This record gives sequence, C-alpha cells and structure tokens, in this order.
Amino acid sequence: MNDAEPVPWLSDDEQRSWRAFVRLHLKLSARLAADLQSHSGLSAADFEVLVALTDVPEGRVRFQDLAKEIDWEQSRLSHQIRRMIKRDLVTREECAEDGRGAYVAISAHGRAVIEAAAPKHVVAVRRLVVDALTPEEFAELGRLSAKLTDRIEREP
Amino acid sequence: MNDAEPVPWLSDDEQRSWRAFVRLHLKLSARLAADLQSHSGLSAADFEVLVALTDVPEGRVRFQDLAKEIDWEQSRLSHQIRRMIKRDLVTREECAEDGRGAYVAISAHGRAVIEAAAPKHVVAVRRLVVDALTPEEFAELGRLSAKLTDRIEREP
DNA sequence: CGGAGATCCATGACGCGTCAACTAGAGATA
DNA sequence: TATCTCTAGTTGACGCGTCATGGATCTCCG
Repeated sequence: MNDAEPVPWLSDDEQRSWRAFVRLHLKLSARLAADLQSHSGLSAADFEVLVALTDVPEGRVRFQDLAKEIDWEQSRLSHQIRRMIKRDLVTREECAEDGRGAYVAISAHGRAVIEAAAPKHVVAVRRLVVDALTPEEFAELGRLSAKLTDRIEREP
Repeated sequence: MNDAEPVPWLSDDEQRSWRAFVRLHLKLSARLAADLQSHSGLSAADFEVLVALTDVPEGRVRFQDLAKEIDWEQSRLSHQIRRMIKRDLVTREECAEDGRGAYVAISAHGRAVIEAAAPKHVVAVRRLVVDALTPEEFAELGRLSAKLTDRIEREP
C-alpha cells in the first residue's frame, strides 16, 4: 500500500497516445505495402533496393555497400537479391577486384519497374501522410521522430 | 517545360521528415522486439496474443473474437497459435456450442511469462518513448498519429 | 612464402505474415 | 429431410527477416 509503484504503468492518456502511435505504424506500413504491391508488383523490400540502386549512377553496387546504405544485415540482402534475380529486377555480377565480392546491378526491367513505381509511391505518401497534416504538423512529426530515433540509438 | 509537375515530389524538408518518421518506426519496432525477445523470450506477436488473453477474465476466447480484437487475419492467428501451443504458452480447446469453433486459452506457463514480460515492456516503452519527450510532445505525437490513422482508414 | 585471421557472400533452419484452397459443421430453405 | 450456402478454422506455398554456420578469398605478419 505504501511504496511507489515499482512499475510506472502508462496513464490512460499515455496509453491512448501510445496505442494510436503503434496503430498508425501498423496501418500505414500495411497500406503503403499493399499499394506498392498492387500498383507495381513490388514489396517494400524490392522498392528499397531498387531505389538505392537508382541512386548510384553506375546502377551497380557491392553487396556490402548496398547493405550499409540501406541499413540491412548482409544475409538479409543476400536472400532478397536472390529473390529479385529470379524476377529479373537485378542481376549479380562478379567482382574483378575482389574474388569474394560481388555487385548487385539493376536490370533494364528493374529500372523500368522502379521508374513507374516511384511516382505512384510518392503520390500515396503525399495523399496518406504529408497532405493529411498541416505543414507545421508534418514538420513537427518529423522533428519528434528524429528526437526519438536519436534517443533510441543513444540507449544502451 | 510548361505544365506543372505531374508528380508532386517531396520537398527536401518533407523528405527529411518522412525519412525520419520511417526510420523511427523501423528502429523502434526492432528495438522493442529485441528487448522483448531477450528479456522474456517472446516475439511481438506472442506478446500481443498473450496480452489480449489476459484482458479477458476467463483467459480464453474464440479464435474469431481474438482475431477481431487484435485486428489480425484469421489464418495469421491460426498459424501463430499453432506455434504458441508448441511452446506451451496457450492451449486450444474445443467449443461445445459450435462444432466448427475453438477457444484459445492462456496456459499457466503463458500467464507466468506474460506477467513477467509486461512490466519490462512498459519500462522499455517509457524509457525509449514516453519519457524521451515532454508530456506535451508525447500527447502531440498521439494526436497526430490518430489524425493520420483516421485519414488512412477513410481512404478508398 | 606460408599460415592465421579477417572479410565477403551464401545457405539452411526457423519464425512471422499473406493469400488461396480446403474441411467440417451450422443454418436456412424448400 | 435434402441440399445449399455461409461461417469457423486449418493448411500449404511462398515471401520476408534473423541467426548461426560455412566456404572462398584477401591481408598481414613472421
């Protein structure tokens, strides 16, 4: 009866905010993924890889570098690229300078697909998020996100 | 050269906000899942199911109702419960009133696990999110989240 | 040179999630 | 009752992601 609560549960308001936040991320990622899939036949993972590949002028990058760029584990990338090769979105190229290494290169088909997909994705993001808030609100959302990410990365 | 951009790309600021938001959700969900796994041996899916089961006094619910409660597809729940039964977190019980139906019931072990896990999870959420912002900021995050979720659910 | 250790990538096992197909029982109707 | 349809839940295939392991090659140092 004495002693402060050993576990500081969330207040009702906090609970509501937290739930809303979690729910948003579930709904939004599901929705964007579904749009991407139905409009362009791409998964979020496909999309991320293809965007990263178009960001580099040569259209090909070493596995390592790509993994770092998009912050993926190396084996995740390896699995993903295997699947994408089967659909001719990317190709794998040997690396002359390093016998262990390899390049991932975007294919012509992959380029066509991402060029069609990207604008649709942007439109969806705008419609569902950016334009759903005032510019001030959206900026604030960005600021709070950055603040939290910062905290998370500083944590033990 | 004329004609407005057919695709309204994000401005640099918008891009930054959007990226920060996406990054937050990736980092945060990864972090909370990792904590849950290492502290309690539970996945986020396990946790959600167990919480829903402790929320109901009898500790057992029909598959349908549980699926609706946590907003999951039925087959997702079916797969998840199968995996959880193997670890003795829940049990499956036949339904006398409806021969097709079945109950999911939390096991004694499941109850012990969730009761140990929940406070640790709350502490993590507090540490990583709630207490990382001012109360006003956190409330605003909740408000914006709800506003966006609302928009998403209203969309076609 | 030659061997130790590090680096690069692949793979297999497994959990998670979706979709489509399926089984079995319940309910309605003639 | 016979059948037709709807509902509850299961299952299999497959994509996604992590972890642990493995094999090839590079690097460095004696």
